[in-house]
Amino acid sequence: MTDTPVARVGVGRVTIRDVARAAGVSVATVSKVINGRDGIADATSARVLGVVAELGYESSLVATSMRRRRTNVIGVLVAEFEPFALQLLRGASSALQGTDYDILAYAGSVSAGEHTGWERRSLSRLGGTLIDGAIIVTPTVALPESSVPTVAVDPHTGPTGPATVDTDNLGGARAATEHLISLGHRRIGHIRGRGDLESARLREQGYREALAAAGIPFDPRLVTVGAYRTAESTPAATALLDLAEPPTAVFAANDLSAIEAIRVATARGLRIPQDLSVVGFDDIPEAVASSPGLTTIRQSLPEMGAAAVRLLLDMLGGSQPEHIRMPAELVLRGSTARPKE
Amino acid sequence: MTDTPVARVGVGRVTIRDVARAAGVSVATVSKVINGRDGIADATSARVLGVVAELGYESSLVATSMRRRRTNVIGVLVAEFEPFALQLLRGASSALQGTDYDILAYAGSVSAGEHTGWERRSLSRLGGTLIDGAIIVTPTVALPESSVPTVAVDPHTGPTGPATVDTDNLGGARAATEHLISLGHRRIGHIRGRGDLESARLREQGYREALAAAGIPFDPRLVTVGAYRTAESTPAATALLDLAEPPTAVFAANDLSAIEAIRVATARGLRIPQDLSVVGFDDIPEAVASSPGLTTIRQSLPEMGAAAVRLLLDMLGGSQPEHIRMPAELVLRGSTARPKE
DNA sequence: CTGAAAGCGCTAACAC
DNA sequence: GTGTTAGCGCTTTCAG
Repeated sequence: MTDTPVARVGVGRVTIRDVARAAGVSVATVSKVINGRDGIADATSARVLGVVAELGYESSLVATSMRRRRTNVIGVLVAEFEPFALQLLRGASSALQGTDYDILAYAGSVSAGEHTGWERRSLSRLGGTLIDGAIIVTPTVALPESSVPTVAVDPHTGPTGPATVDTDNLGGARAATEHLISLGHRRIGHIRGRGDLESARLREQGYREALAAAGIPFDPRLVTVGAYRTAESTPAATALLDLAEPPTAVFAANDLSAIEAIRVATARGLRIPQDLSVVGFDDIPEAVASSPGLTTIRQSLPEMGAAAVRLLLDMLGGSQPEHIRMPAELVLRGSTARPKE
Repeated sequence: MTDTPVARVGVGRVTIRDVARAAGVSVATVSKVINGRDGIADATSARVLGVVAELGYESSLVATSMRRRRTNVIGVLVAEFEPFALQLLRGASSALQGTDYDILAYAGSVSAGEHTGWERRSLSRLGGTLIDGAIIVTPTVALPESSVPTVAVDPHTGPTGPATVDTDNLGGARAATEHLISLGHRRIGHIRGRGDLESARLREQGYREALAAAGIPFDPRLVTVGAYRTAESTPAATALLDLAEPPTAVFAANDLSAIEAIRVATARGLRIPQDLSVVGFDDIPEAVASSPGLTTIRQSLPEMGAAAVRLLLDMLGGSQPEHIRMPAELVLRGSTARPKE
């Protein structure tokens, strides 16, 4: 304290060695003080703490996690930060309040550009070191035997193997399609989700089942792929509307696709819902903001995120993996109506 | 390949040593192959790559970043994952598409519970090791001399020192209050933002200036603190409505507070906007979903996030820090009307 | 072309 | 009570 510290903040990080030097003790002693290990003289402890405060030292998460087993951070691994993942994140974050875990979210395929395999990559890169447990959002692949407890949200595999939280995709899709049918639509298009995802398969299956139950023949030309993303949904919606006999209603596999379909249709001069009815899936915040408001299938994303956190926390505490299925229900807003003719 | 690998996936991470052993080469060689360093025989390289694929090896982000200078990861540091931060994150994430950076978001005060100082803590814990640059959302404190380039969004300090992206808080708040005044309100409450934030101060100042310009005396009882959070806004709104002479309109410092004020008022049997007009600030997706839709001041959060990323990328490329100010504009929805009497 | 050795910042045994 | 040592997984000189 009287000794002017040699290393001042400014350039580079303040490391534990800077603290040790300034306090005139060994690195190990500083470590013990910081981590509250006992067997340190009060005077020493006070002095070290003083230097820590003065230098503004914080231990590096990276270095700490290399050495320790636990980091007390749980990771949410996503492909990119789109609304679906963000809502989940929100629920996960609030479920973690009051626990002693911090939360970190990692978007693994932003730079990679590739869609496939990011889950394994992210899990390998972060698991076992940076994070104590992981929540993976919409994995494409079966989860690898992972070094850390993992729960998958909306998984490819369906509820087998590792812990999962998913939605009643089949029932929701059926409800969406039945709603359209009950309005009187017979020519109903479907903008499919991402090819490799189980949820996309189930939502299409629900669509088909509802059609079949109503005695409406399935027409493959009425199904295009939006891959759950806005960019891919533009051509998907365009293709549907370009059909010689275009659909009077569209069930989109998620809200992002549905909102894009509305945009495309509106740009072509179609009125929603008079000329085209659109139903989405998810009920993201943007759904109610679209105009007209989007009729959709609600899955409570924050609740799913919170459920995933609770599951993970249990597993971290030694419990067995479980499977949780959340309900999906129709929310009526303004984007659906009876067909014109 | 003919040699049966000893260590199989399963338990623990696959490390570079497992790969080295299975491929019959040294750890150093594996590292070179993975990082594309030259001076490796094609045959060796191919063999190593084969083992890597077979074992599903990915280098640990943590270990790599300890040794290397760059990680190609940029960090978004937030207090918690609430809607404001999430929207920013969304913009940041999409602005990063196509670059070779990945993005990681860290919520630093989830476990800490403490509100203050998380920025410095997070920055110290991640900067210099895990991330190449940081975007900090709403810092309480002046940024420390940081080891990595940093841009602050909605900073305490206002546009001085480090790079910042902020909103025209003063102008927006004035516009919100003027709107209420132009409707005929004279008794206008304000739910203030978090005490230590510059944005909260500026929004209150805008409120006061608008009042003064209209010749309406400032009444301190009409200002309560919601701290930008739902939980704190409940008592703040309640206190306002409990006043002997309650306000006929409220300008809340952010949408979360405004929405909570609407909830509290509605629960008391007040009708919005007939009995109470409410204006928010931010225009988060939830604003349009509230009923009635929330009249608010829009700041485009995704655009701010994207601007922050561009700034940071420039700085990583050697540019000087800059200050960007985004516009804030009034969005009329259903939560405001003329006062009754 | 390949491997041995050092070291990033930190913690955990084990000495002193 | 405190310091020394080893080592987490990886990259990087520098020898061979």
